Amino acid sequence: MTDAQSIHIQNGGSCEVVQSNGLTTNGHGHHHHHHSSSGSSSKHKSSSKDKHRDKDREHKSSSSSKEHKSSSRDKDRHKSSSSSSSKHRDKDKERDGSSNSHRSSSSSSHRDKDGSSSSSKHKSSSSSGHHKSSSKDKERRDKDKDRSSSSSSRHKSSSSSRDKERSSSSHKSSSSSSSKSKHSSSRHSSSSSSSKDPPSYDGVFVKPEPVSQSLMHSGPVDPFQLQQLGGYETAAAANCNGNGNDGGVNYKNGYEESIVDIKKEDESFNNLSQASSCDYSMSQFRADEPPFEVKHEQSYVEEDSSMNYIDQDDEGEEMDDEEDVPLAMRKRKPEATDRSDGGMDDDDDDIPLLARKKVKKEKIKKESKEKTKKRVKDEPNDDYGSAKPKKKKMKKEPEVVSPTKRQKAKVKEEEEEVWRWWEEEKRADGVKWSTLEHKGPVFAPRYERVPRNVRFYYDGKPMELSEETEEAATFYAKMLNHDYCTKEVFNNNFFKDFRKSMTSKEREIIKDFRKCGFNEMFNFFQAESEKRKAATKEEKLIKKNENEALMKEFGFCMIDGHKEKIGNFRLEPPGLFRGRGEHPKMGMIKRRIQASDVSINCGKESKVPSPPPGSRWKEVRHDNTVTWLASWIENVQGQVKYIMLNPSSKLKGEKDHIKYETARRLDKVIDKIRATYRDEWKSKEMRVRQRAVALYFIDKLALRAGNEKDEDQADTVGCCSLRVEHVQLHKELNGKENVVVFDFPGKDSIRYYNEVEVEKRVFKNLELFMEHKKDGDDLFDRLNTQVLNEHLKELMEGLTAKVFRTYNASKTLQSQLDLLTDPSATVPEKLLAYNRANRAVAILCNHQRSVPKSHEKSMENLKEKIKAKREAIKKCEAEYHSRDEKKGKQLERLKDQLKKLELQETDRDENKTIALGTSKLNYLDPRISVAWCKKHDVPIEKIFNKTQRTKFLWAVHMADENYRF
DNA sequence: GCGGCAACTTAGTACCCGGCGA
DNA sequence: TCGCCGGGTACTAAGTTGCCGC
Repeated sequence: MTDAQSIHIQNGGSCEVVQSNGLTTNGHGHHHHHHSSSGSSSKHKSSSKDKHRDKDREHKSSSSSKEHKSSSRDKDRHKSSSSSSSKHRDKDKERDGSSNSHRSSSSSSHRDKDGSSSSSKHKSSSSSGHHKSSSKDKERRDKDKDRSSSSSSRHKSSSSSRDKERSSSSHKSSSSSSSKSKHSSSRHSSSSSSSKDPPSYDGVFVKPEPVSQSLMHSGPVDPFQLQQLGGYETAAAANCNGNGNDGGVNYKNGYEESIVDIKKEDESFNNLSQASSCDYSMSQFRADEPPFEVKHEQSYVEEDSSMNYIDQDDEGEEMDDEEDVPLAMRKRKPEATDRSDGGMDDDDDDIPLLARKKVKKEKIKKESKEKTKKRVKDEPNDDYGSAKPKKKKMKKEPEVVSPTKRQKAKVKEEEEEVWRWWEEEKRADGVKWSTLEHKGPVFAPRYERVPRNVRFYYDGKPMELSEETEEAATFYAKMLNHDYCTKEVFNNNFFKDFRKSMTSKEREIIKDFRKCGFNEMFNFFQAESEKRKAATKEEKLIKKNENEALMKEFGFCMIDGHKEKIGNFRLEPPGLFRGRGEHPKMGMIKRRIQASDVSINCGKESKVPSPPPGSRWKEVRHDNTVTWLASWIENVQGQVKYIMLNPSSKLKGEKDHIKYETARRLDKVIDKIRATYRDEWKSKEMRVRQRAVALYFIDKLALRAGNEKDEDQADTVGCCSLRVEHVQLHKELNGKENVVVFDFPGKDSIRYYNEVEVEKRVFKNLELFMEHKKDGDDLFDRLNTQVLNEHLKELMEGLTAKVFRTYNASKTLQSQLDLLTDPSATVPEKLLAYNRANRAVAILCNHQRSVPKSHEKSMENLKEKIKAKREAIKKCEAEYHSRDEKKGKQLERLKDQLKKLELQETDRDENKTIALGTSKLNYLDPRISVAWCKKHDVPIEKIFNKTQRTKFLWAVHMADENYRF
């Protein structure tokens, strides 16, 4: 099966498919499984926080489990979850048994090894097991150096299980709590998994297909493109066939069918050249590309065909020169550092680069203490004004043509403000502005006490609270009907902070969260909200005007002589921290920001904004090398927050433009880069191989880089931070060979699930990387984002991991548009094509959204409308026997309308779980869209709303219809 | 050289508000 | 005119990356 195929499948990713693996595909199953795994508490986790999390997890799992039968594996994990740490080992064993089959099926021998050695492992772990990171590395080193003793990673068991826990919990959270509908609700298409039967979109948003270059092995072929070929072509047909229930089916089909055939997967490495028979014109690869010289010379020890595990093993050893050591040892636990290092010889290289353990809490504390110490930069602003570029302002806005006069007037109005910075020369020196003046941020409104008859209850009795305590109580009360309030971590964190805000007397009384009654307050806020909604027009107008006045005064700044919109001119109001996924800090109180917390940045010559009467800013600086206007340190995570400009501003737009130009430069060298990393899969150095495989994933699957994270953040991962538990290897799966199943919580704890057919060499490398590792161990233990980005910088100036996402997204849009747009189609049809191209990107980037609550209903409505329209047509047709021209026209009109409705239906359903906005806003070179509109006579307003048009004004002006990414 | 901070981009969700149909 | 729906916007969390100072 081809990659393309696999893509589809994934997209549709039906539960069945997964189940066939032994995994439940649906979101619940997923949680479940993670869940249970989490149960195995490692020794590390003794903190109450962890305990809470565990509890939380358990809780969740039980609630979510009803929906799906968990697979046997799930069950195993589940079981284990309840076990105490002492059972943990058994659990591990169990898991090894049950899950190994998922994992590299071909490497059973390793598994066995693992299993057999596990006991000894554990033993050793008792001495050093706590120090996960170091021991991990050491183990690996040992392993590498001492191949024969192979049972390296066992010590890690404790740490790894802990990691596992974390990961599982986050998964769970993503599906069960925050993103409820996302992973669940799936309608499982019948799917039995044939590749042709991708899972439906619904519900389980299975990660979209890897839209990328699966064909790498076949030489210069862009898998991406290939996969996309045919994209939605057959969608229309699919629509007709698609079973009505399963909206996803249509999409699937559309995607699948055409794509599937396009690439013939050519598995053997030996056949690389053959595969290159692909149509290069559609590919990112160029046939005439000169070979890229591989940076590190080396005789490849192994030949493609000869590469087998044992060989690799050997190689691995051989490879182990000093540098070839796991960076990894990511300390997930602070204690890890004290591990005693047994026999491990500490090569310098063996120092875990990644083992950066930040103890943020301390940081935060320190922060507040050192506030005063903050640098007060007084920028040498001698050059203010000197570097000021010439500006041509206010030219007429040609592109945004609106049909109505009113709109035209509006456009003109907007235009007046336009600063055509893209026609000016760029400043090269890192100076962001010459003059900057603004009014400072808007503070959150003061707390107003609730009416006296709205009371807090404790132990069933009303209780008067001090103002601060009451305010904290209202934070919680306002969220009482939110999912968050069902989470133990949230409640515990809140209660801890709630008590901090109390007077000693109150603290004396209020000791049990369960006895707190917020209902009256909750009802009050509900009523207030109703009242607001029910306000009269006049009242609403007054409010609106007030808002506008505020916006007028504080919402803009003057920068280099131009008025620019500020993005967020209001300081974040106090409230409860809503971390996503299983965030250990969710529920903590975000405190109110005072002027004394806020740093102001403005031009030296400008008027300094005035703080509220009686207060002072924390600091006023004049730093023209940064773009922010105000900043403060948020108390929950200790991060700096900023007030910056709106995306329509020059500063943002210029950056955006540069970003896409960098991506376009990548296009010029991508073939070489791909050739290089493919070569590096054979490297003698483990470090290099890992880097190459990781880069392959980043390129092929548009994975994020994957920085290390702290203990006090949700456990999410990206490419470099993937752990063994996040991938499963299948020699064969659903008719595909060398399949890697990715299943991990990504950014925002959004689940990434993808079954990807990879090249054999990648597959074997992965087996090697995973050898002797536990679930919680790092897959790429010799790699981190810094290392990767440093390498990338050598390949191309300005290249970083995230450029690949931008590049592949834009490239996909371009190719999909080429493919899907029928020049003779109507505008609505073209729009569907555009949305589908956009959707392909969103799928690639895994941009999900929860199914809108109203989705089902709105689909029903739409169906009703369609039905009605069909009837009208029928009726009209019946009356149309005479050659009545009028009737004929009416009939035509009706048919048109029907078609529109049907297109709308398809579009909406396909979009159910996919968020198009994110990619449109952040990854797609807007010039592609602009050019497409110009070329196909589609009004730009049809694809960019007003905000987007403002943000991309530069692109509207820059691109003509011939623009190519 | 590495750890941590700072700066900035990317992300999903909550909610507002305007338009449209009944 | 009213109520609903859905797009758009506001909000802020969560990423990535660069760089500085120890």
